[in-house]
Parts: sequence; structure tokens; C-alpha cells
Amino acid sequence: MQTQVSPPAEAPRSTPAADKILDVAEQLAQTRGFNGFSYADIAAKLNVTKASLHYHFRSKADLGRALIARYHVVFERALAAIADGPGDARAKLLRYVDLYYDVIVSDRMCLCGMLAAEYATLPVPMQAELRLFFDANERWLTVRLDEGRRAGKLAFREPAKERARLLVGALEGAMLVARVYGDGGRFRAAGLAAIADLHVRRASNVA
Amino acid sequence: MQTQVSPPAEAPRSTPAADKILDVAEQLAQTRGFNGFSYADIAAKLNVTKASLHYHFRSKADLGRALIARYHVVFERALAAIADGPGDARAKLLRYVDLYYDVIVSDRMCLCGMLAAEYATLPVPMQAELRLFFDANERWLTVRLDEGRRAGKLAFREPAKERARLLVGALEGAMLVARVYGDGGRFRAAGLAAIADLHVRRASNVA
DNA sequence: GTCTATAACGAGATAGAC
DNA sequence: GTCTATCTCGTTATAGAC
Repeated sequence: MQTQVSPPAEAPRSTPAADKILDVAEQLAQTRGFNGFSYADIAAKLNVTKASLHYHFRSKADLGRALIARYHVVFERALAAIADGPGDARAKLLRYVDLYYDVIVSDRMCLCGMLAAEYATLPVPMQAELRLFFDANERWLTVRLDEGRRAGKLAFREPAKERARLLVGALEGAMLVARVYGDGGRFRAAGLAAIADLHVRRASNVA
Repeated sequence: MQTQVSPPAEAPRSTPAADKILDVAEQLAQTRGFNGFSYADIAAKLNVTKASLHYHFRSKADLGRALIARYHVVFERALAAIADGPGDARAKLLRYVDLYYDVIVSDRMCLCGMLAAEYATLPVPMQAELRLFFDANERWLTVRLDEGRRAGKLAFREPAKERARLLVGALEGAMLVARVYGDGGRFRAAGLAAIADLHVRRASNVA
């Protein structure tokens, strides 16, 4: 079963040095935002000079684009692993929530959620790359939701695509707010409740 | 019925000039983020100099704090109007969603959702002010949810406070992602679905 | 209350040596 | 590939005249 649908426009050729730069930049972008860190910050953490960073990523826009592309590839790989793994649709959705949970417990925001906030200030190539990420998430969730509904394991009123959008937004937003309180538990509770809402109800007035 | 619960720590004394500055700063902060605009941007839009802005708001941190405080006051007033107005709990929740919808149709992100993303880079006083906003939203929603559930008009599994947090996150996140696509309709659909999830179900297997 | 002028700093980026 | 050195620009902020 091939679940890889739309890879990022251009996978970054990875060298050890470039990878280390991306690692640090990613951590900074996920905690402070893309406009919240500079080449100087990365250089300091790696004990190199700013000039050497420019050798690997000519401009910050290039760095940002590579950042999203790599994040997207890794995420997509995780999604494929879940999709191709065991369990019913509900179990897979819960593993999807765990993917996000792993991010917030490392005191980060989802890279793409963070960049979504900064969208208006991003270079156009980054904006395009960002949409690809959300599109991929939406598609993956849509398949899982349809699958679960057809199997009678999940219930929801609207088209699967709409529910998928609701889920992506709910998880991104839950992370966003949870970070203000430094409380991953807040995210987890919201994530689980969002999936629980998809329960097939047989009794009346579940309150 | 008094619904005003926790006003922001310090309401900004409003002069016409300060108000105009806040208006412009608010628009910029909601579209570009707090770190995405400068005094120069405000000065240009108002045809004044940067120095004159510093007369009204000594530092950008002061400006930011005033920004949140004013936003909080206005929002709280709107919440009180809804709470004290007609309609059942569900109708009030829908009007709450409309409050957010009005923001995104003006091509903005919720100010506090935007600031939540930038949380780690914000001056401490702004961080504190920000939590007050989310606390107030959570409290207001919790009351509405409890009210609706007691009246048998709303159904949900978890404590009202948890559902309130889920709703705040879902709406903030829906706005965040919808802005990437420049599509307010995305937000609206998610918002309505989130409220629809609170329907009391009498039939089985609502799919 | 708004201006001119400027300080002090950090940003992204480049040239050219090693 | 990484360095030193430098450039240019934008940023927040202040002093002091009007």
C-alpha cells in the first residue's frame, strides 16, 4: 500500500553540515517562529560563523524552504507508517494525535502551524511549500475518516474532507494554546476528545 | 446579569492619538504578528514620525501590552452582550463562532492566537496579559456549556472546562489554517461543525 | 504632541583569504 | 567549507528643538 501522495516540491540534498544547521534552525523556528531567530542564533549554537551558514543556505528564504520540505518528508513518512500499520481507523487517528503530542512534549509548536501564523511575512516559495504540508495532512485524514466510516467504526455528519480540516485545525490550535500554558496535557485532552467525538453512538443523549 | 469576570490587569487610558496608533498596530499585529511590524510601519500609515509614537507608548512592549488589554476589553464586552442576550446556549455558542468569523473575514488572525504563536519571544508582561485572555474565553465557554447541558440542549462527554478548551483551540487553529488558504469559508465550516458536535443525539449511528 | 537627528544595535548578505 | 572583515539596511529608542 503506497500512501506517499505529494512529496514536497524539492527534497533538500542532505549533507551532514546542512543537516545540523536544519536541526538547529528547526528547533528555533518551532519555538520562536521563523522571524524569531537569526543566522547569528544558529551560528552560536553550532560554534560556526554566520558566513559559513550562507554557504549551505544562500538566503534565509532558502533555509526556510528546506526546513518545510524536510519536515514535510519526515511527517509524510510517519503518516505512511501509520497508514500501513496495524489497527482500525480510530487507532490510526489516535496515532496521528500522538505525532502532534510528541512535538509539544518537546516544548515545540508544529513547524507548519507556527509558519501558518507568520504566513503573511513568509517568502512566496515558503508559502507554497506550507500549503503542500496542510494539503497532505488533509488528504491523509480524509482517507482515514472515510475508511473508518465505511467500516462503521467512525461517525460524523459532514464530508470526510471537512472533518479532516476540522481535525487539523483543532490539533494545531490546541498546540498553540497549550504552549501558552506550557501544558502538554491540555493538548492531549483536546486531541483525545476530538477523536472521541467520532464515536458511533448507539445510546441516546450521551451526556 | 453581570458577566464581566476578569478584566485585563490595566485598561489603557485612551486618547484619540493613542487609539489611532493602537488601531494600526492591531491590524499589523493580526496580519503580520507582533514581531512582523515596526514603529516605522505604524508611523508610515499614520503619516507621523516614529519618535511621536514613542511619546504615546514608551516601548514596543508597552504598545503590545496595551494592544492585548484593549482587545481583551472589547472581546469581553462582546461576550457579555452575547451572554446577556437572547437565545439558548447553542445559539450563544454560534454567536461566539461569529465573533471569530468576523475577524477572519477582515483578513486577520485573532490577535491573541497570533501572539500565542510568538509566545516565547514576547515580553513577560505581554505573556501574562495573553493568558488572561484565554482564561476569560475558557471561563465564558464553560458557563455556556454547563448551562446548555443542564438544559438538555447540549451533549458532550468530558467536563465543560475541557470542552471549552477544545473549542477555543479548534477555533484558533481553524483560523490559523484558513488564513493560509485565504478562505474564511474553511473557518466557518469548522466552527459550525464543532458546535454541531454538541448536538444531543437521539437516533443511533449518526453517519 | 510632534518634529529632526542620531545613537546603538542586530539583521541578512557578500568578498575574498585560508 | 569555514574563516575575517565589511556592507547596508532596518530596528528600538533617546535627546532636545519647536
